[in-house]
Amino acid sequence: MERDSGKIVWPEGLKKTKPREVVLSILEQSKEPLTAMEISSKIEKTGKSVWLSTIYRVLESFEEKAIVQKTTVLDNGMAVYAINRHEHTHYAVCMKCRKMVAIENCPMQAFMPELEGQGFQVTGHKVEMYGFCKECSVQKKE
Amino acid sequence: MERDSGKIVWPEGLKKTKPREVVLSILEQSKEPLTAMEISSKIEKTGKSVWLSTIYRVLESFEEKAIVQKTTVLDNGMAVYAINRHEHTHYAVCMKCRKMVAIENCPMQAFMPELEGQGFQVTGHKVEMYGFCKECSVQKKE
DNA sequence: GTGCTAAATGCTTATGATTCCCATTTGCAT
DNA sequence: ATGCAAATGGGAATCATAAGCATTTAGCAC
Repeated sequence: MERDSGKIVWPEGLKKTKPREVVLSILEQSKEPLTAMEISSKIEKTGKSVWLSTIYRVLESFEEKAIVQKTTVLDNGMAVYAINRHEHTHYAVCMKCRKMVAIENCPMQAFMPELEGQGFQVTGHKVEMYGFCKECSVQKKE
Repeated sequence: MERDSGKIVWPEGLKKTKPREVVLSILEQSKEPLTAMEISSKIEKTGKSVWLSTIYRVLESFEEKAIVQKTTVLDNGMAVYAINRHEHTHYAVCMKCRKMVAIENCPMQAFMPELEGQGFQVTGHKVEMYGFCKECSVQKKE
């Protein structure tokens, strides 16, 4: 059950290097957005080694080319990165286990007209819900 | 044209100290959410002096008592704080001048049923739009 | 394949927001 | 007024992220 028919197209102007390929493959395999450090430890597990500063640089270049999306999670302010699947996904974040659950649709378009009426030109948006996921919400009741 | 009929009620369990009163008054007077450092420099201008570490502590205690709301802005990951006016406000952030424009309504309720159907218990959410405010959007065209 | 050059990486060190620590001070209940 | 828990000043520590620089590598022309 492939989630995406087409592979990510390597963007123009970016050399195809080992660090970049490794980071991309980690992100492609992950269902959830990852922090730079999570990416780093996943790389370590494969026996390879890429320095953190390189990971940050790689992620930055990927973000510029719009093949990954950067988001900052609220309570700790850390940045997470996910492959841009052009599916316009938002997440619900569990306050206990930090799991991120994807939200399917996006009603944000409803906001645009109001803002653009005020002269604000909208170029992007971000939505995050938080609370407790199914598992943690059960635990809480015990 | 008072925005709120009732003053903020001082929360139980918090001593009424000078730093806390100053920070609260700054936040009450501000239409926009402020960073800790912005609060600090506004305090300096009044001739008073409160240390940054104290401001952070004050803000943390206010957040726990739910009289201020903390939000992390996307592109730089800095935290901003605003009085909780219980009006459920979201903001549009200008990418150029950093101004934050309030968004009036919130269509987020539309999301809740979907998530709660999946067993996710929603306790809060955050919405942020980015783009260019009226002034900056004009400048861009020049 | 060889050589070239700009771009990318390894590795280290800096930065900048936020937090922690602890001795001293202050609010407030009795 | 007294006592004590809570709060603050002052500074140093933390932690994610960025910057610096010498070395290596990808990708191109030949």
